[in-house]
Amino acid sequence: MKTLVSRRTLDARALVFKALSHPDRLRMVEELADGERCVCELVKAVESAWSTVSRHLSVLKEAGIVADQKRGLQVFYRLALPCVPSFMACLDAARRGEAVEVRRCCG
Amino acid sequence: MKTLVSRRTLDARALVFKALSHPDRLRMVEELADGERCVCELVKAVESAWSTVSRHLSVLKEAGIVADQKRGLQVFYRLALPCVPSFMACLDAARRGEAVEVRRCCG
DNA sequence: CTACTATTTCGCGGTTTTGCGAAATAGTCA
DNA sequence: TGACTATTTCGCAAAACCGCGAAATAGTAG
Repeated sequence: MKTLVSRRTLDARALVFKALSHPDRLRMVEELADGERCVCELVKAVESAWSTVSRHLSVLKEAGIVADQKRGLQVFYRLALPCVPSFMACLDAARRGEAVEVRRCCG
Repeated sequence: MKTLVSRRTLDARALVFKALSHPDRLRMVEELADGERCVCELVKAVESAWSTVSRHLSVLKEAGIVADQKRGLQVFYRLALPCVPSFMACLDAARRGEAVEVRRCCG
């Protein structure tokens, strides 16, 4: 007998996926996968207005994908969910038609 | 020197995440993780109108997350992207505060 | 062909994102 | 304190998404 996951859990998962469902936010995540970045660097990376980038970051933070830390005048963001980049590697592999069927993720 | 991923790749990834960003679609994915289902069974699972469920399924299919096969009168859907359930296990673990930092996903 | 079943497509209001500039906030430095 | 920098919040208009019922499509059985 299998037990279904709660509605609350589904909502929590959906929040993460929604946060990742924007190309510019994914670009930021890619940057952060390489290490900590201040907002100014992310603005350069996505070539969008400060207010827009800041909003994107708040969405990612709300979902628990990134965490921030203020140091001096700047705010630094870092990735808080390390399985995200490896999942994207799975997606890319699938898109390239690789045999993802036999591949295992998240041990 | 690190190379950035193309805009096309980001868009493709975002499409997958967007498809997964709805609780009812996640419920369907959960059902399908247990095995093939016809649309009628998924309608029961999410308790929504046929047209709504059908639309959800087309979104998932468009993103490459599920595949469909018609047999007789019914259409059967199955999961086409097996790393999805294991990624969600990672998300749940992170939400429960487990030490996801040290955990490896997608080898 | 007709009746029936399973599913998809269409079109419509209502809600939610998005991107931006303007204004607000906070930290630093003189 | 006042000037300056980095970042967030606010309010708006455009776009995208959501759920539904009605209509369309396809397959089956008689």
